Amino acid sequence: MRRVRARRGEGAQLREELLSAAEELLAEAGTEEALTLRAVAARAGVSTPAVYLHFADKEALVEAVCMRVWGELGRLFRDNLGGDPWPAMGRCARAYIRFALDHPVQYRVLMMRPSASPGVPPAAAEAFGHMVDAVSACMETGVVEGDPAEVALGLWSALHGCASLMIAQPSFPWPDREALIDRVVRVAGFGTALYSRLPRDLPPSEELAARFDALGAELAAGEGQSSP
Amino acid sequence: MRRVRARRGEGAQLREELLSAAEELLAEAGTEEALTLRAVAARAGVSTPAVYLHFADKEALVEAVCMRVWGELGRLFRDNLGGDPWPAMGRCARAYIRFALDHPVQYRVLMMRPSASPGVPPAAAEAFGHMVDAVSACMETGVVEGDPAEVALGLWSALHGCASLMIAQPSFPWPDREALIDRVVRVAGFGTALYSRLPRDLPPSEELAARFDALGAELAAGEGQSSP
DNA sequence: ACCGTCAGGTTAACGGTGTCAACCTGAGCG
DNA sequence: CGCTCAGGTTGACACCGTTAACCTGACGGT
Repeated sequence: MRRVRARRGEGAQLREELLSAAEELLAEAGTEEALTLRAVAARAGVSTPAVYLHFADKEALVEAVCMRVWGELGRLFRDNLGGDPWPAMGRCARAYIRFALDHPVQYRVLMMRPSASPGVPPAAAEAFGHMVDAVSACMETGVVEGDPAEVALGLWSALHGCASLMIAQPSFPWPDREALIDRVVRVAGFGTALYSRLPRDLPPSEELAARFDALGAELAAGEGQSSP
Repeated sequence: MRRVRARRGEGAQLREELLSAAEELLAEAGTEEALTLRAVAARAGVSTPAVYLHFADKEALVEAVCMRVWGELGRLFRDNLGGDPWPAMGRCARAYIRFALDHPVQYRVLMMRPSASPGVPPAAAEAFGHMVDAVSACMETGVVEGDPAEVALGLWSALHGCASLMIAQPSFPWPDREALIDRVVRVAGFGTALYSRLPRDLPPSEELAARFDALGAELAAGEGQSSP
């Protein structure tokens, strides 16, 4: 059980082992309460205070775990970019929600924890940058307008809302998971596309409904394969 | 400091005092870590294990606090219902986000905590029911279609995503708060209105952009006062 | 070949937490 | 008056994050 002491100059390798141990604990226990300094150290085969050789406190360890998760999310986005922009954004969005639902504990500590250190961490900025890229690409085709960062934040909000609500309140009357993902992605996309085009003061409800009906009917006439 | 012992048959009044103490602690400290059984008991002028006379464990106390918050949210919805449905839904949505941002700690323990007990708590169901009502009213005017509960869940997801992201990740490049609220509410509304009207397979991006442009131009011609 | 240094840990302890078993106490009844 | 039992209190336990003090053995210098 006891880990063999690292050789000189290789002390930093314990840091990685601690992080891996922490991720394993999270994944296995399914609760962040299982993420104890004592448990992490024990799993790494090391005494508890040894954690403090590489992390200032527990918060620093958790934040390091979060950076790893941000890295995974960023990689996920990068792999889904490319090709026709509108479907690419759809793929990114779907991948995001699926990641969140497949790794609920990691996602929870990532997003639902009061960020102690101020400023956007680099790994998070990179992941967010990829999402901004996806949105920017959509703008070049003309289907979405506005400030890319702002639109990306709005889309992120929608995705995060769906994912985190499903994770935190599983007992709500959720519809089928894939259907909901589909719905959220399309609602966010359509809404964003329309937002910048509509005037600030809208016509009364009946008028509005009629216009939406007209657009729907018109679009139903032509068919294609671009499905965000 | 010491609370006078309750008279016979009025032991339940300590329960309310404990809940109030817990809410005060949460609001004053601004961190859920301040919600300690010892601190709650001390503020209520009572010894720590006295909490166990009314709550099975700490989790039960926290859940009871959540029920109070759900109640406030439900009341907020109820007060904003009525009148023209589309603007009413907008008011509800704005009130929701403002409540979340004005009570970040309470909102965090409400929504970002793994719900221990299974099933939807009654207070939550009531609050959600009000939102379903708002959506249903919008459907009767014809501006939104689909299953009311499902649409309400989608709207809730959007609101929650915006609120919780702003709370949990304040260091992101957020735009002006009111502008963002406005954006999210309208995006969710427009997106939902369009979702059920558009075919599953969409035309290519340029075609899509042209149609959206046309709708925007057409709506810009008429002006009204209905602004969700 | 020896030795001192210091990176890479360990042991022991402290204060704070949730929780439980055991004990107390005094208001209200007969 | 005396009994009872609702409404608490005391004391203790295991576990948590965190710190100070100590150990140890691989390496560079001689």
